[in-house]
Amino acid sequence: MTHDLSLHHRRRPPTQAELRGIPWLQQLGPEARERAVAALLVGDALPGDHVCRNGRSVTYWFGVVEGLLKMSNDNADGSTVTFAGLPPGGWFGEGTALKREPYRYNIQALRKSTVAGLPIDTFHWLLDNSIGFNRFVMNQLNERLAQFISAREIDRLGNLDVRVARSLAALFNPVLYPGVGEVLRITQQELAYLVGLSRQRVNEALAALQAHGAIQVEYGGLRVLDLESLRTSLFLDASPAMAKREKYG
DNA sequence: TCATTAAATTGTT
DNA sequence: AACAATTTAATGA
Repeated sequence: MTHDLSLHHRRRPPTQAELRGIPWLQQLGPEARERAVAALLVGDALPGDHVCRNGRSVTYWFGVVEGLLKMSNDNADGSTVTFAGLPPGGWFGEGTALKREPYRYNIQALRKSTVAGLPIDTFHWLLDNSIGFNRFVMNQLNERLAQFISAREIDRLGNLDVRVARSLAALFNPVLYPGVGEVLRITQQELAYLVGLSRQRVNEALAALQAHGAIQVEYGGLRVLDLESLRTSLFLDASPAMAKREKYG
C-alpha cells in the first residue's frame, strides 16, 4: 500500500530546534544528554506511512517532533481500532523497548510528520545510567496506563459529542504531549479518523463544544479554552440511550 | 513584498 | 458524498 518505515530512509541528525522539542532531554545530566543527542535520528513520515508495524522487532524508541501520528491495531475481521493519537512531544514504544519484544500495534502518520528515534541500545544505556531518564519513562508509563483506561470508557460512550470531547482532552495531556500548547494542529478530518466518526459528525461535535466555550475552532486546528470541561463534559447531556442503560443497567 | 493561483480545509446540504 | 465558501501555501514578478 503505502511506504514503510520512513525513518529508515532519509534519516538525519536532529536540528537544534528539534532537540528543544524533545522533553526528556532536559532531564538528563550532561554526559547522558551528550550521548543521547549523538544517537538521536529524525526522519519524515508522509501521510499513511508506517513508523512501526505490529509484529516487527524494536529498533528505536520513537517520538513525535512535528505532525500527528495514530496508534492502532487491526482486528481479524479487518476493522481497525485506534488507541491513541500522538501529537508533538509524545514518545511511545517504551513498553516494548523495555522488554525488547516486537511491537504490538501500528503507528502511522495522519499527516506529514517529523519523527525522532532513539536506538534501543542507547535507550537501555540511559535506563542503566540516568535517574532522570528513569523518572521520565516511569511517569510516561503511568500516564499512558491512565490514558488507556479512560480510552476504554470513551469507546463505550453513547453520546458522540462527549466522545469527541474526551478524545480531545486526551490529546491535550500535558504530561504525555508537552509539545501541544493551547492550540492543537489537527484537521477535522484527522480527528474523525482518530475518533472513528465521520467528518460531518466531528464538525457538529466541535460546534457544540465551542458553543459551550470549551474550545475555539480555528482553521486547521483548535484552541482549548477549558480543558477541565473537556475532560468531564458535564455540560453535555448524556444521550437518552445512555441514560436508559444507566437506569436499568 | 505584493498579487495571482493552486491546494487545503471548513461548513452545509 | 458532494458542494460552495473560506483560509492557507506556493509561485513568480
